[in-house]
Formats: sequence, C-alpha cells, structure tokens
Amino acid sequence: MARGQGDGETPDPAAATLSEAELTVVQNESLIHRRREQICQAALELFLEKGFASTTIRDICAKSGVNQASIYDYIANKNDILRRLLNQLWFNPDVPTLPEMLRAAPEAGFEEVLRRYLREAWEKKRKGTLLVYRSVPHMLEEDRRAMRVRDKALLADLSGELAERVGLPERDPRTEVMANMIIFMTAFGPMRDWLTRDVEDEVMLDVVAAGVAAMVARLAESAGEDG
Amino acid sequence: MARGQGDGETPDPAAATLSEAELTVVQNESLIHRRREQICQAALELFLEKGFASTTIRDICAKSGVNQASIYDYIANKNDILRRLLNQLWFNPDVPTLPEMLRAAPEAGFEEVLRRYLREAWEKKRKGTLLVYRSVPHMLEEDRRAMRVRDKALLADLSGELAERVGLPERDPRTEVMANMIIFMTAFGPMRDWLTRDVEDEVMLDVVAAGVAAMVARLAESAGEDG
DNA sequence: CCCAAATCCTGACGAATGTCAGCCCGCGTA
DNA sequence: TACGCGGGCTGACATTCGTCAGGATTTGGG
Repeated sequence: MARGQGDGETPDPAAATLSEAELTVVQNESLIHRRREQICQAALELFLEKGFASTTIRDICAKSGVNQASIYDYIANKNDILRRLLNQLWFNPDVPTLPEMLRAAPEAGFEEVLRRYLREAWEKKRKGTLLVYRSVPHMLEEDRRAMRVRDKALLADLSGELAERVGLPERDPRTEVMANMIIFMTAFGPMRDWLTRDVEDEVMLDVVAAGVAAMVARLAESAGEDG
Repeated sequence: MARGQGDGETPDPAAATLSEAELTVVQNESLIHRRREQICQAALELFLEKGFASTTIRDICAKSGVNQASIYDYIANKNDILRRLLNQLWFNPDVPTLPEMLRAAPEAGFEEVLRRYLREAWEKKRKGTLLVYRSVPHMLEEDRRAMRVRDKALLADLSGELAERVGLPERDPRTEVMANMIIFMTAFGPMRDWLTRDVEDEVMLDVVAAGVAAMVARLAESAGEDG
C-alpha cells in the first residue's frame, strides 16, 4: 500500500501557508476531511498539554480513535499534523488582522478597534497562539521561515497603519517596535491566563486595550517633540 | 555503583526553588560543581535550540564532553537538569525583581527604574525567560506548581508597589492585570528578538519603558475618574 | 447473495531513547 | 612496588518511538 509522498512539494518561499502533503490511498474526500478533523483536534489538545515532541502518534491515535496504521492514510507524518494545525489556526483563522480591522472601521477610535480585535483574537485564536509560541523549536526550518515571512508582513502592515496615527515614518524603528509590542500583546491573554483566570474577561480587555492605546499615544507625543 | 536516589525529597510546597536530587557517587565537591556547570550549560543551549523533549541525553553528553554513563554521577535524570537550570536562571538569578528595584530607588521615577530593570533582565535573564516559557509542558506537575507560586508572589509584590503609584487598591483586578502585563513585557525582548534584531537595544528599551509607563499612567488616570 | 473495491487494523520493523552494571585506569599512599 | 579507591567508560538493557506491509473486514453494486 503505497502511502503518501512525504513532505515539501511546493517550495514557494512566499507561500501564505505551509505545504500539506497529499495522500492517495483513501479516496472518499469527505471521509478524509472528517478523519483529519478528528486527528487534528486530538493532536492539538495533546500538543498544548504535553508539547509536540512528547506527544506520540500512539497518543493521538488513542485520543482520536483512529488506528495507528490508518492514520498514515490521512496525514503524512507527525510534522504534517503540526503544519495542518498551524495552517488552520495561524495562517487561516477566521479573525481579520488588526490592521485590516483598523482599515475596515476608520470611524472607530484606535482603542475601540483594539478592544474588538483582542476580544476576537483571545476567543478564537487562543489555542493557535499557544501552539505557535510553544512549537517553534519543533518546526522544520522551512516552516519556521514561512512563519517569519508571514509575521514580518503583518508587522509591516501594522507599522504602516500605526505610522499615520503616530506621525512617524513607517520604517522608523520606534514604529516597528510598537507594532511588535502590540502583536506580542495578542499573546498576553492566552499565555498568562493561568494567573488571570479569576479576572473577568472584560476587565482584562479594558485594561489591556486602554494600556496599549496609551502606549501608542505616548509614542505619538514623543514623535511630535523630536519631529 | 549505587547512583542517586531519584527525585523529590523535599516536598515543601512553598519552597522558593525546585528540589534538586542529591547524588552520592562522586565525592569531590568542586569536581561535581564543575561537571554540573558543563552539563547545564550544554543542556541549556540544546533545550533552547531543539526543545527539551527532543534533546537527548546523548546530545548533552556530546556537547558537554561528559560520558553517557558518568553523567548520572552528576545529575539524577534529564528532568533534574531542567530543574537545576530553572533554579539558576529563574529562581535565583542575580537580577533583583522589579518591585525590589522600585523600593531600592524611591527617588527615581517609575520609567527610569523600569528601563534599568528591563536592561538587566534582557541581558541576564534572556535565556531563562525563553526556557521557562517553552518548557512549561515538560515540567513535572509539582515543579509547575512551584513556578506558579513564585509567579503569584512576584505578581502580588508588584501589584502592591503599583497600587500606591496608581491610586487603586492592591487587590483591584485592574492593578493585578497591569502587574501581569508588566511581567509579561519582560518577556517581550527575548521572545520576539527574531524580529527586532536589527533594532538597537536602547531604542527598543526606550519604546518599551515609555510605553509601559504610559500604560500605568493611564490606569492611574482612569482610577482617579471612578475613585 | 457474491464479488471487487475501499477502508481498517494486526503485528511487526528498525531506530532511538533513558538509564546503568560493571569493568577499566591512574594516582596517591604505605 | 603493591594496593585501594575515586572517577571514567564500554557496552548493553528494556522500552518506546515513527512508520508501514499486508492480511482482514466492511461496503456497495449487480
């Protein structure tokens, strides 16, 4: 039974997603989709709980109910699972990026858009955020590169949006650091929720959004001084 | 050759550090110390590069020059190495905490102290920060608990210092979220340095310190309004 | 009810892992 | 020079890992 054909077929360096192996054994598309869903869901929970490297294929099979042999009819290997998860959760989430939201709602203030963004991101991208920050060392170098490309693009986009509001050139390092901080703040809720679980979500959101808005205002101020 | 006696001997739940196994085979204390240094140094670099779980004892031996058998005369097991690293880098670093520095320099402004703190933390605790955030899933539950205790204590301490400056009660959730954000920001430099490596350190420091100070000021402001 | 195609699963492979028993060597002392 | 002992090391153990060949089983059309 000749199974899949391994990893990277499309080495497009600017690809927006990670390449997923194609498998040819099972033919029923909807079955493939269903099984992959089971597998990825189980894998995600295990990766978050025990980390990528110490989650075994056997664990994933047990949790998802897919047989140890059959699993290779649906995914190419363990790393392929990680790639598919990152594609779903990081590269293609149903949450627009912050700069997109800023552009979509030009009438709303920065702080209000930020609040909406954080609310959505913390709700829908929580697991993806955790997975990304934790599994960087286990990604293939090629995939890490793709992630960095994506991250840099987002950073540039946000820097652009920010530059206008702050009155600094887009490529000013201070603008870039600020954009970086804001992106980092997206991970705040997910990564430190073990210590903030007894705080009401909306309170946390308010404090973070207000804080970040104040950071940005402060940068604008100091840009005005030396501009 | 009866080697060490495994893991947790001192189950003190409020212990300030993680318990390290005692080994009884090698007797020369300074030799033990020297070898442990080699081992931990090599392990740290490997853990950061490939992650804890996919670093093997053989890797560590190769990199540190210690024999595969002898290594168990100096450490109890792989997890013991992680514990020792966390003790060195996280529980006992030669960097005072932020609230300590605030208390030690009451004449200096918040922003200036913050800048000093971040400078030191990013220089001396960088690797520890990375190690902690990445190896949480591989720690024993007991150790994770100890970390959380420590983290909570730091959080409470910082909340206390902050409360005065902000005019909110120490236990106000907003104060706690703010303290949490500041602690999180300590990880900003290390965790996102792959994207900020071409930014000068001092610029980054300025932007972050100014930003955080602005966040705190903003919180004080809104506390004044509803106080 | 039968047969072929599609899907599932038993069982196993080679490689890698954490761990260590037990032998080895060299050095200081008698 | 002989001996004892602290420390190093070869080689191997039991286990677990990712992976899959190939037979068993189900499914659907005639």
